[in-house]
Amino acid sequence: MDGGVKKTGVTSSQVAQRAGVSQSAVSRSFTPGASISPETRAKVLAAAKELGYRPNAIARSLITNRSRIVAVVMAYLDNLFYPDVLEQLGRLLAKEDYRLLLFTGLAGGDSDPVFDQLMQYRVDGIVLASTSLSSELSEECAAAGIPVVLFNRTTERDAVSSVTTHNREGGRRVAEYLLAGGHRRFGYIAGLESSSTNRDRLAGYREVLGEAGHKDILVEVGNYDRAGAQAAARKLLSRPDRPDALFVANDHMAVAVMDVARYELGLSVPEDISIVGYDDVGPAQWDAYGVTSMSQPHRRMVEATVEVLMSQISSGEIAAEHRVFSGELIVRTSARLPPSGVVEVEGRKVFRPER
Amino acid sequence: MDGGVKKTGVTSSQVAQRAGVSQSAVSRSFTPGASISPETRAKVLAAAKELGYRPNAIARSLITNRSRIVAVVMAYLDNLFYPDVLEQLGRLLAKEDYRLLLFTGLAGGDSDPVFDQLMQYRVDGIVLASTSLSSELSEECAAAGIPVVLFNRTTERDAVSSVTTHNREGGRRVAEYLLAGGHRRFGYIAGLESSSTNRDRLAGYREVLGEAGHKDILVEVGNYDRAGAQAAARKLLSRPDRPDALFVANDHMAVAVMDVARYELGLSVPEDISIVGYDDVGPAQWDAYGVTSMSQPHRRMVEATVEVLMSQISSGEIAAEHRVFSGELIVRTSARLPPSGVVEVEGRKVFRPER
DNA sequence: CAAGCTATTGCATACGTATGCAATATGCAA
DNA sequence: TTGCATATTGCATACGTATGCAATAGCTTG
Repeated sequence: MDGGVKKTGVTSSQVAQRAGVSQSAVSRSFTPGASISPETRAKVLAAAKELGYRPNAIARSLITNRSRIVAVVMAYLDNLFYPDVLEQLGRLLAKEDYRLLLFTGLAGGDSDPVFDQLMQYRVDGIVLASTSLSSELSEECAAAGIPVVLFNRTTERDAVSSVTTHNREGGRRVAEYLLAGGHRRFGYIAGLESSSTNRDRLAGYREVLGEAGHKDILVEVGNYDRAGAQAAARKLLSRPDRPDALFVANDHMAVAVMDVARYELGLSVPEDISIVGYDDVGPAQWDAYGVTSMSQPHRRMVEATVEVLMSQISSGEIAAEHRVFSGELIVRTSARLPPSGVVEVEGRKVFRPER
Repeated sequence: MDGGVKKTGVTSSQVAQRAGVSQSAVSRSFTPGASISPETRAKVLAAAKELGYRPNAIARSLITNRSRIVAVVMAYLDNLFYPDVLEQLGRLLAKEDYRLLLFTGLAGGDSDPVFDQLMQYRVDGIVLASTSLSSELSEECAAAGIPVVLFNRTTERDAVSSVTTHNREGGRRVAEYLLAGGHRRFGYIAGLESSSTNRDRLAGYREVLGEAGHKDILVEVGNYDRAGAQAAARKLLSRPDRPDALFVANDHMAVAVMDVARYELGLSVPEDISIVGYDDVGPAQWDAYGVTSMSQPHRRMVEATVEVLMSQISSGEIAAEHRVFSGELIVRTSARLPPSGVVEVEGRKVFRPER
């Protein structure tokens, strides 16, 4: 056992003694903007360095009533969209000097234990990017006076802040694209039926198709899950009246669907069937898939999330704020090209129909 | 600065008053195994429920000197292997009643700020699954008396606990497979050259190939990064003496390499070139890629990680412990099949050469 | 030179909980 | 009945920090 420092944390009082000042002086030396002379501060910092002192954030939280911790609830991470979001959340929160307490891999539906944790650790804010338990949890937290931001989803009553994209518009755009491509039979593979995101995308899709006289859309549910999406795809694509245009509620499912179409059913994409996804996330961009997809500007969405959170934390106001972004329909190879409307913007092909 | 609204914050004293008991009694009611009569406890719990009381974990940490928080450092999440690990870590830690403080998306190389955070929050344990800053960080933490587990990597001196697989063995197995498949020219796309994982895999690969008389292996560095891997692949695969067998240090890079081979260079896999990856992670298993890959049993690796951590936390002993697991070479379609040695185990084809 | 002001410092206390210790209540045996 | 062991309970304090308040030092202004 060489001189390894034991679990005995160095305290501000020890530093104070060493530096020949009061504990208050030590505290003030580590508090930006506090009243402390440069000389005293220098003495304190020197002593602190010698002893390896770091302020105890736990004790600090107790007195300031601020933990500088933001909780992020993200039920599953197998859709790369979420790890992407998580990584940038970590980056931006760190920049604001906040820590990220992650709740993931939780047993479905059971929101109470999570809520307990959040309350017990007195987190300063919460990002809910998970799916099922959002509505219950968000109401509880908002009621407890903790700022909450729903990421990529909303609740019925707009009582809780949210950051989303125009999902209904997105659904409409996809329909327009597929119509322009001359497709005839339309299908949809849903995410979680209960999720706002899914409902809005489908609603927009239905609207435009309905206006064009296509009322009978084949719908199967994939639950935002790879296996679920594949099961849905098998059902939908083995029908005699198989659709020639398929909108899949997100890219994570879209690539799964493409695998089924190509390798299980021997279909060609997009010759036999056009597939459009949502999110414009990692694998969708890979050459093996090349998914035509509605993008969600997740960088800006995360920025907005942190902005809203920080503003609510510092103001104490938790009036609900809703930030809604717009995406683009990124054109790749998984769906037949329409004769017009595809333009090149910043090196990417996007669909912008002339009205 | 911030005229914030005070949070509710029900305290144990308030509950005590309501229940007509002392604060101590409240505390004991929430401490398993404490000395408290069933009647008193019932009264307390009733009062607590009425007031919506939850013990303040911050205050509790201050006195118990245990935060029940484990820090996880994971620099990047775009390789799905890590989100998978993260999700299960979250699950298992929750089961042990620990919280997960995530450090991700950090600016490269700069380990000091992270270390500061860890110390300030008095985390009870640390999982380092990140890459570059592991060695420096781990030494510092171990020196500070905090249990550390390196996940999927080790350091030079074995002073810090680790959970890994037999990477050298894995590299050997890959070489055996490719040799058995009758390949002639061998290449390797490296991860981070400094990482132990990468070095060991390459070493094993080299050993076996060397024994078979193949000394000149073409190596390019991909840095565990998609873009890097693709650049490396372009270099390696446009050479006139292009290899017909390529070992890529992980699946995340392997699928990127396959995209380059197929869609940029027009090569057929495995007819023109065989590709073998490592990890057996998500996309590698998808039909569009079907990567033949050395698996890492990440479920069991995460279990072991949590076990080691819990044991070190509860015992106070931080003697380094090294858990090493074995994987299988999962046979799919990205590499030519050898005439023998491929057997079916639990529904999966694996390579087990007869010796 | 005096008076007044500002900058700096230390003292004392508070944050919400856990826990050693002493005090009390309860139960049992004699 | 008494005495003793045990189960509960409350009191007081400690954890490590931040901060209002009063005291002091240093400086400016007249």
